Amino acid sequence: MEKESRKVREFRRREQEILDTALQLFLERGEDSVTVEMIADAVGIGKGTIYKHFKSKTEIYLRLMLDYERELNQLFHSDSVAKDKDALSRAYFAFRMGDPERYRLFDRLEERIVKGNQAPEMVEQLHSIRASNFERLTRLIEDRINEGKLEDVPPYFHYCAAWALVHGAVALYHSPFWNTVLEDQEGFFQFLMDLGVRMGNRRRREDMGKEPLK
Amino acid sequence: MEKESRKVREFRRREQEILDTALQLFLERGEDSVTVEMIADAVGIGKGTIYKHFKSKTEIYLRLMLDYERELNQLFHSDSVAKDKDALSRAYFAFRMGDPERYRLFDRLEERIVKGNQAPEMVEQLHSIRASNFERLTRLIEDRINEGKLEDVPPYFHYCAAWALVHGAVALYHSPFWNTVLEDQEGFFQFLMDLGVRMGNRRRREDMGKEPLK
Amino acid sequence: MEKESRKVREFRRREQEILDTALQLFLERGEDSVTVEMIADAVGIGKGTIYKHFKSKTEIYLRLMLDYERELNQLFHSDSVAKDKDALSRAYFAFRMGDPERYRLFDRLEERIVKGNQAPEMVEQLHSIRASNFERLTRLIEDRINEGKLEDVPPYFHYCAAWALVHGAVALYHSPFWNTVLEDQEGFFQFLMDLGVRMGNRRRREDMGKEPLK
Amino acid sequence: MEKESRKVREFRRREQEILDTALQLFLERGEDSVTVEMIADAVGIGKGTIYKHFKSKTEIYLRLMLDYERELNQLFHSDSVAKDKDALSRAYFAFRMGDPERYRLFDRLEERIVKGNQAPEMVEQLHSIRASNFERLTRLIEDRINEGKLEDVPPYFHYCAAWALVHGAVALYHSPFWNTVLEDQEGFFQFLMDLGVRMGNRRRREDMGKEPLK
DNA sequence: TATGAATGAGGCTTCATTCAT
DNA sequence: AATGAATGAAGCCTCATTCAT
Repeated sequence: MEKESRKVREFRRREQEILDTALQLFLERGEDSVTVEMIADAVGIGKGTIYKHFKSKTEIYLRLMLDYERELNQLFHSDSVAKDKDALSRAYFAFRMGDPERYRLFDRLEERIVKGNQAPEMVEQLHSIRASNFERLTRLIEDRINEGKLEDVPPYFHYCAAWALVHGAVALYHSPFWNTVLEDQEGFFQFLMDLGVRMGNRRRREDMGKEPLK
Repeated sequence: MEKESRKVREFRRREQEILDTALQLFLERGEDSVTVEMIADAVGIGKGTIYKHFKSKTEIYLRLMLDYERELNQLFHSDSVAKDKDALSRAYFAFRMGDPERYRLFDRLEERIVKGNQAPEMVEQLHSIRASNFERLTRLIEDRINEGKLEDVPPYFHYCAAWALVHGAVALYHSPFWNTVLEDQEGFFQFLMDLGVRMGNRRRREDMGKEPLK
Repeated sequence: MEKESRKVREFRRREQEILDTALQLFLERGEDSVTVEMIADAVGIGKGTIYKHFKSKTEIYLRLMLDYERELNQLFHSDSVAKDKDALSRAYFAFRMGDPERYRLFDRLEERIVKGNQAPEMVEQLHSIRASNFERLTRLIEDRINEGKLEDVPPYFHYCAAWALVHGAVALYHSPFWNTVLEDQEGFFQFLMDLGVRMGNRRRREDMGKEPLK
Repeated sequence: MEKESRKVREFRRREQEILDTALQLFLERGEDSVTVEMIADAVGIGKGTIYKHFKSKTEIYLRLMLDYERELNQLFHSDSVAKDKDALSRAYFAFRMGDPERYRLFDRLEERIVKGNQAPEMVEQLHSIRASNFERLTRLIEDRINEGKLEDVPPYFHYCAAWALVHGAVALYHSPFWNTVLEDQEGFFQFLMDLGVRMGNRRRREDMGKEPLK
């Protein structure tokens, strides 16, 4: 029984190794030019072994995406950010900017997988984690709204706006083209993060209605 | 000569037809599941004919991307928006949101093409058009800064921030997941556009320094 | 009628131009990577025009081969070499060595065309010219044998041996590998030509039988 | 370990089977009309399997060529011929004439591959084996020259001349056209081999200078 | 007569997945 | 459980040839 559990532990470790290696390769060379064989070689195992862990290449994709979403989940549920919307904004921004290409990859993959209607159960699982994340966020934001700290719009307005800005920032950061434009990168991203943090704060009374939408 | 030009016109029309059909298919089914043969069939021509117009599938991609960039170019150089930064912001936002999936497609393609170092001359051409677009923008924004209407940061801070927000909005809009979250889409995108238009306006004196970056 | 013949002359000239250009391209880039379109472009005419002159690409090949064989024909029937076997040998050697790659090309093509059983009538025509050439040779050589100048073996032993040696020389000359070996090219080919010229001369009585074949 | 080596042996055997089958097909139908699929079908395996053994069709070509060159290598280094230039000449002649079409094929392929600059590393390998073969030959011939048995010209004069004659003989043998001319084939090739064996033997003093080159 | 757009069969190659050992 | 040889569907692209103008 001891042996058995050691075996299981070993199996899990290998699975993680496959995932880590795959992610690295996907990021480095683009997911389309990474073959299952390349992953196996990089890990130092046989191609068939990969299929003992994952039913398909798509399942590898989805496992990576699920792990990412779960990391976010932990972020949102950690005590340190739970009580402070600004801190959460910053933490979220930092998390996503911490590995911009990674998010881009998952974003790309999700589109393809959803469009192709592959592994629908796992996709559903992914979406359910994400939904839980945003339920949590909704509650946090509602609290802040009730405290009068955030503008009183549907809570998802707030986090969707934040998401949009961060998503754009990530894209900007990673783009080879934009990198030629952004001379003062650090300054710019500070500018952006500041913008994101303030975004949606309750507007002072005297500003209200000054700039009608359209 | 008349005849010749009719032939040429016919040829051009067919080329456009190929591009239009290809774009539609790419958007509908994802670029990877669209084969050259499918495009040919949809247009009602032979596979080989496609290759009279484009050297490779990648060249089709790039032609679509270049056309998009040129449309933007016209937008930026049109009189109606030339004198008004807000109008330009709105027009840009509207243009990008007008066909969100299209932009996403090109974004995805650009990453792949650049990573694979395919058709580097065309990529360069693409980037050069884009650079010209942003040269134009830079001048417009500099004018507004000198007029005291925009915050005095490097001009690219302004348009990069706008780009980022719009990029995020596009992603949001298109995402199957987010669509389940965004109940009041229209309201939200108004909220976002408003945000984008105001973004970077010169802050009132009493706000300055109130929220130090970090 | 005058006009007609001018037209015809023009047509012929163009045909020759096509042949010349095609040959040059075949030699430069290898026949397989030369497309009919490339030939047309190089001549400055349309692709379709080529097919007004030749029924197929193979027909171009064969026309070139026939022309080559006819040139040889003229060589063999010219007065200057008719009476002198050594002179003929030299002339033949010189002709073949004059453009070694050309012969190699035709040799290659002949094998392929015969194997594919393409354009059998033209192949037959080619072979009939060649046969006529060797009939002529046979007669010349028979005369020399009767004069006691050449060894009394079937005449084709003589010219086949000569052909073989020259063919080898041509291959040697053209080969990228052998060129690295043959430092003193000129010296070597003199050595070889000398050998070819003497080859088959009647052996002196005292040598006869000295080196039995096997 | 036993099992492993059986698997490996099996793999090798299949590789050889592919090579043998491919060679046979190339010779029978011409390399251009033999598709990879035909080879696979003839061996009784899937198309993809071929690509587990060879990276490309060109690599199949080159493997065949390398094997041929290695066979020659063994010939040149075998004891039986090492001490006798005549025996070596005969053995070489016999080897090349033993399968004339094969050599022709490789000759043709080499030209094409070198011109197309394909798989340059393998080409280099081929040339290096060949160079080693001729280093060996050079040494053998130098010995014979020192013994006064061969004419004192650069050693490569001897083997290049032999190569040329044999090459021509091979071409002659294989040619559909020449076969109609060569009635007494056996007699002729004996004549030619005799010629080749004697070729380059030291000329008797009284013959020297009698027939000046040119 | 000259043209060149259109064709489509067919080639080479890739790679996710299976399965016997 | 681990392996990796085998598979074959499917994709991209080429190019000789045709034919309407």
